[in-house]
Amino acid sequence: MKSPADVEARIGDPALVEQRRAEIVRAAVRLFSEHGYYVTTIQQIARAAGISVGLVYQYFRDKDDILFLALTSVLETYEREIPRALAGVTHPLARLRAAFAAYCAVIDRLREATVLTYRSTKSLRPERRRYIMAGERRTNRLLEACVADCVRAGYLRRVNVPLLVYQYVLFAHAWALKSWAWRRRYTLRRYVREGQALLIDPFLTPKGRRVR
Amino acid sequence: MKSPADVEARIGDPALVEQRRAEIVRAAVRLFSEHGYYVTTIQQIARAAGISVGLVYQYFRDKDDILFLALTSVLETYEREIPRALAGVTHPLARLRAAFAAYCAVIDRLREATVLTYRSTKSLRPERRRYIMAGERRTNRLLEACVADCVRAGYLRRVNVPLLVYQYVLFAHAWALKSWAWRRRYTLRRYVREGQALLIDPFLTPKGRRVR
Amino acid sequence: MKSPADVEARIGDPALVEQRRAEIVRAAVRLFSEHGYYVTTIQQIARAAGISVGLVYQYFRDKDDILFLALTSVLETYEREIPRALAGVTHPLARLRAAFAAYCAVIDRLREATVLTYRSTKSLRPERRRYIMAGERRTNRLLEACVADCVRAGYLRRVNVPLLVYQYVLFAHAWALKSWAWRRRYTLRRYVREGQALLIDPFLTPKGRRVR
Amino acid sequence: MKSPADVEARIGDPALVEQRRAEIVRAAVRLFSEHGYYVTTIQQIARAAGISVGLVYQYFRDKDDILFLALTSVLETYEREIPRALAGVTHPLARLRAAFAAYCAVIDRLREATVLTYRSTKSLRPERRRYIMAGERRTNRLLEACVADCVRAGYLRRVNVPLLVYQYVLFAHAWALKSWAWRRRYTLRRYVREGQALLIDPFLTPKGRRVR
DNA sequence: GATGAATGAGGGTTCATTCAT
DNA sequence: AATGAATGAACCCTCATTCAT
Repeated sequence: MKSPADVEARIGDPALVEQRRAEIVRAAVRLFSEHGYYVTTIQQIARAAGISVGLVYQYFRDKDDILFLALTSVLETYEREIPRALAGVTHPLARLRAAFAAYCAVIDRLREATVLTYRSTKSLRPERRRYIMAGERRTNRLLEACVADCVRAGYLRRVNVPLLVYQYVLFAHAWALKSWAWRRRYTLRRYVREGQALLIDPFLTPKGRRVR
Repeated sequence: MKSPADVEARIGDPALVEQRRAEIVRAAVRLFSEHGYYVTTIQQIARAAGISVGLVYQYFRDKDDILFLALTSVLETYEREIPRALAGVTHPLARLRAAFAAYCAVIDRLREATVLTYRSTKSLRPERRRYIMAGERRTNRLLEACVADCVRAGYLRRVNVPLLVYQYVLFAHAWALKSWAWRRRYTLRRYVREGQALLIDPFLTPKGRRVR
Repeated sequence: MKSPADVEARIGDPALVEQRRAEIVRAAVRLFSEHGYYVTTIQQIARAAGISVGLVYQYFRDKDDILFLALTSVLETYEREIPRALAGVTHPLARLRAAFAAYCAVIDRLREATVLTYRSTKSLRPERRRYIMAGERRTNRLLEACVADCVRAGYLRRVNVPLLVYQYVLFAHAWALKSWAWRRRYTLRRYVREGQALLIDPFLTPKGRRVR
Repeated sequence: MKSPADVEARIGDPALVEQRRAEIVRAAVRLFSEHGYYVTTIQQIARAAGISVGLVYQYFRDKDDILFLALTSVLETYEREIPRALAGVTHPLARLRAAFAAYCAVIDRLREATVLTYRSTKSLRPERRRYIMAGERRTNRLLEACVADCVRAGYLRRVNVPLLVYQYVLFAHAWALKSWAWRRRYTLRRYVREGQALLIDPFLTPKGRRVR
């Protein structure tokens, strides 16, 4: 599972590399999200991470590398958290609702980073941009599988699965993109429930409606 | 209908200002959308517009001004086109469908500029960012009115209007954001129809379903 | 009496040239004095003179030309006013006092332009700078002649004439350079009297002291 | 003794800051004096100081900062050297002569920088200009104290102290402003003596004349 | 004679990246 | 491993000057 454009470090100790990179990326995500990729300087990142400029370049080849790892780490969180939310849940409809809620919850936790995804993916060099986009598609497929299972089991009407799932994704992202608007009106919990009322419930079959 | 932070020109003739600005903004939108705001240089914009760097600064105070006018012009197109699509249409449901389609159509025409909106609104200074966001809300309200009318007339079930409308907006935007994905599978026409099937039809009342 | 670096115009009518140039120089002196030569733009000068940029270039070859004529006009005023103040005055000591007072009076009238002389003479190209400096020396010689006459006639002790006269010049210039300081304490009239008390009276011979 | 608008550096080591700044200011004073503030480029300053453009900006926020420090350093030299020249001298008249000579000597050493003061103080932003002007007044007061002491002790006649002292200042400055003229005729030593003959000796009381 | 839109070289400034310590 | 001073290419912007009308 190697990235097509791997980030190289000049440091030997892998544990240290892991730790330092995480610190730098954490600082970078915050700054990139707040001010944007181009406006943020390496100096600022270094200061925010509590290290020197030079040291940043021991762990990343260039600024692009930092952005790439930042975006990658977001995707990985998506791909890690959603399956975890589904673990042990067996009923297709329950799985769909859990996945929907889990996705919203991850976005809520990574609100800043999600905005960053929208603003800055294009700042990556093409090859890496494609890698990021492929990751998004993998996440989408996790959701698509849930929807497809529900349809197959007769809980959901036949629908345009990719399009509907993409609406799920957009609904979740909107929580981050317009957080200033929604967060005044809804808790995350209610936001999720309203979303399911709009994007899941209307497509339930009579059989599906009998569940719960 | 005056912007809180108006863009001033050093040129007298208003017709010339209008024309030159349109040329510059057209070039800028293309370049900003393709490469991003910060990566695009004034040199590139000037060259693309077929004029000199200096002249750009006769029509815009600074680079921020160009971005602002670019984003503003997008908003104005939204606010102009949607009412036009509704002109002469009286049936509430027909109006809703027309507005939905019109919004998608504008986005289709301004695909690049729409992407720009997502990437670069944050690059504006706060006051102007707020102005742009207020413009977005105005557009949303156009759609919200259509939905509310349908509900009031008994064609649509009671729904969370702002949330549903925001899904309309996202659906339209997605046509621009993921155009590389959807345009291989759908024509705009079919995309709109699929969208209505997902985001309007499921909420029709029996009375609404009898229409058409 | 031709300047070694004459300012050429593209316009035929000499009367018009004279008038327009005077207008432009007047505007330029004010702006140069207030903001400095380099900070002042041709645009500003044109606007202040109530004409277009292009027209400035019909009467001056370049910006340096304007500065040159501005400084020249100051010198010419010196050289015109001092002899005029001496006209009809015959007693050597009276002539010296009149010249001293006249010089201060011109400086008072051309306060801004005098400051300009200090700041901007060096901005001229060398040849013209020399021309300006030669003009200053001519003015000084007017004063030196007055002092020398007084010495010759036994009203003043033998003194280092050029050095003393240069103090006269500096005393007058100081009225412009530090006008903010002196003008709060003295009227021009008293300033002149105090200056004479410091720079003329102490050098009077007994014969000189008997005068008046 | 802190400047109201302090110059900040991005470099930590204070010794290095001190040294580099001195190098840069030295180069800047020479270039500013020779060609003027606006004509001199940061490139030229950097090259003359033997460093890169970027480094200049590690030690100065902008070009204005360099000018400010240059002018400040001149003032500080005045305020340092004059008291030093008076150290150990007790007789009021001797102190006055020493101060007069010391001021001329400092001006001689900082000839270029003094000219810069005349040309470029106005290029500073107002707040800093005032600071510089306040420094000049402090220097003047050093001289005024010497004159006042002589008057009080009966060595000098009652005179307009501020005006006379300002003539001292101008006399010293003239050595820098017209150095091309005076230096051909006088050594500094003789220039000082001639100055004292014009601006001190005539005001001596009989008691004062008996000294030396 | 007069206008003012148009040009483009050049300056101040920033910041990713390097390298001596 | 770590520091942070040093570099210099590149960008935004200004403004003297020109030229079509």
